[in-house]
Amino acid sequence: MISIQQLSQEVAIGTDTLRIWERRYGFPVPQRDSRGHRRYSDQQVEELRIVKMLQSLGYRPNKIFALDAAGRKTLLDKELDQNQPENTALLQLAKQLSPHEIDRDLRGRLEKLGPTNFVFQVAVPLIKTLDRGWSDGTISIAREHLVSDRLEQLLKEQLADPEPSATTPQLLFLTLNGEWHKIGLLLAAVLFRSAGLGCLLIHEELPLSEVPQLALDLDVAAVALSFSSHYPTRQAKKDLALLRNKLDPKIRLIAGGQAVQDGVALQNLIICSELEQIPAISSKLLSELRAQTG
Amino acid sequence: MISIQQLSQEVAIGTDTLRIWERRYGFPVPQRDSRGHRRYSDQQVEELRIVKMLQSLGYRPNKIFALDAAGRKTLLDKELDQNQPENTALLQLAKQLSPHEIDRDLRGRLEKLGPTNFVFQVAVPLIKTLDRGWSDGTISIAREHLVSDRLEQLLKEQLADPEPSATTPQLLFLTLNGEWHKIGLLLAAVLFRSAGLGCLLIHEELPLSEVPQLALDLDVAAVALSFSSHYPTRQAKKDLALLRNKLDPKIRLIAGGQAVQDGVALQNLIICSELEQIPAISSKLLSELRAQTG
DNA sequence: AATAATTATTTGTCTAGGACAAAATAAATG
DNA sequence: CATTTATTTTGTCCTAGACAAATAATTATT
Repeated sequence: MISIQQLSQEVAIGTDTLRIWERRYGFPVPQRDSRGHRRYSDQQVEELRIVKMLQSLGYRPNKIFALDAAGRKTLLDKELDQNQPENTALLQLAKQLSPHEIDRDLRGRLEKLGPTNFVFQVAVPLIKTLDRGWSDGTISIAREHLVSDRLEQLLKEQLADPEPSATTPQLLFLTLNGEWHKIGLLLAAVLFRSAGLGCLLIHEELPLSEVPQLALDLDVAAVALSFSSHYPTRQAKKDLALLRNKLDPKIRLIAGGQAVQDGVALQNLIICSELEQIPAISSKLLSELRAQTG
Repeated sequence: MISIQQLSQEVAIGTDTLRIWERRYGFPVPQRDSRGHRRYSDQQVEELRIVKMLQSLGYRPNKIFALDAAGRKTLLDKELDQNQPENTALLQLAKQLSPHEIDRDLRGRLEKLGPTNFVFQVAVPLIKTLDRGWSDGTISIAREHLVSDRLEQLLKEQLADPEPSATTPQLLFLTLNGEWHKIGLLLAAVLFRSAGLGCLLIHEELPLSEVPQLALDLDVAAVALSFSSHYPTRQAKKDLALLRNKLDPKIRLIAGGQAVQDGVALQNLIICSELEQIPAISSKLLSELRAQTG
């Protein structure tokens, strides 16, 4: 039995939102403690996780809450299962291997495939496998975090790696204030890195106002930002316009994530709504930058 | 000009708390937009950061808000400056070096000093330097994140490193739900690691209820948790008692952080309120475990 | 005088129900 | 069929009050 705030942190839904859902849709209706404070059960946590995933798949609350718990579960299973061909080796990795074995396995695959193929053929499917496994109850949260932590660590090492060469153009990857959209940005950085661009990733959030100065100090060729689906479109547009304005025109600006899928057109801005576009974008960018310098 | 929620995220103070501080202490009093919603200035963000640091130094709101902005600044400077002897090399690293240079410098020091000395002579002082530099305005937030990200990455690599040996006892380091107390736990893990214990760190938050099963699956010899100062003492006590109960008695339980400094005595629980205690604790633990197995 | 137990103050989190703009959908227009 | 305009949906913010947990201050006890 947990408080509304604990619940809010676990499922990443604001307390105001939780209360108004209860008022409007009748879910989740918690028990009350002696003071009249809300107390949520483990089961409600689980059901809310399903709601959250459906939401991130594009369903809106009125659709979601029109269904009952079983209906939501069914719908989510359907959504996750449609891209079926499950890689059994990855499934085993996700479910059973020990941390060291996971490390060894992933490193082996990375070496064999190279970073780009690793991202598309291992990292992305693995993340999907984890989601699916969590959804059908075959993978615990702890296990999911364990595996994704190993993956994250491995990918970060790829960025640090060698090549402090002075001639390679450097890109700066940032998480803006209010974002926690870590893994997508990391995958993007690895892809750019494997195209031959130097990538510097700052995972902790920082204020927009400091970005231009930082970009200048680090002498980077481009700044990349990722906006999650929760980021208000209007705000994303405003942020990007402001940043584009403050930033040296020679520094490219790259925006990714669901919040900028369309509409956000801006002079001198590279939009990148899908990971799949990155190989093309990065090679083009690299040749442009090379031409510029040389 | 930012909203109350954005402010809340930037300074890590809940919206409720911000509103009630305004009501009770008259700070921060924001401007209002056309709807009557609060809008905070950059300066207020900065002043709140100072408040937050004073709070984490043990000052309570009534003392803090009895002072004006200048008084708070003075007090904070005094607090941070009393441990004076500033390492100029570290200061330069924090302020000026490029990411690659930081990496090289830190790696060099790590190699020379070994992990334990590195933690006490480099990592801890560096973190203090960053705090101080931020406080007196000579280090930007961006710079602080940049440097601490490099440090974090380097330390994490130390944990992964070699030795998947079957005979080494493994410890599991966890962040509980509602915690984001990353760096302290990481430093602790590195210290245990350098004593010869295998350390597995899961940075993402996970529910308490899943810990026992995870510990069993991974076959670890101990579980280590860190509670930040914000964690309610009562809750920490409850959590620890519950976990101790559910956990196999043979698995040790280690608790650290400001929230468990005293009082939280429990059978079969190792309390560790200061990093300095870890070398002693870890070597004792290791010999116990070796005796047990061998 | 030092320690333990009480009482008072401080502090953060919670409650309720109302309001409203931004986003998404439906409807109406060219 | 593409745009514009109305309508619904949705999340965030508002006020003001309540109360327990944590801390400080006071009193009682050894």
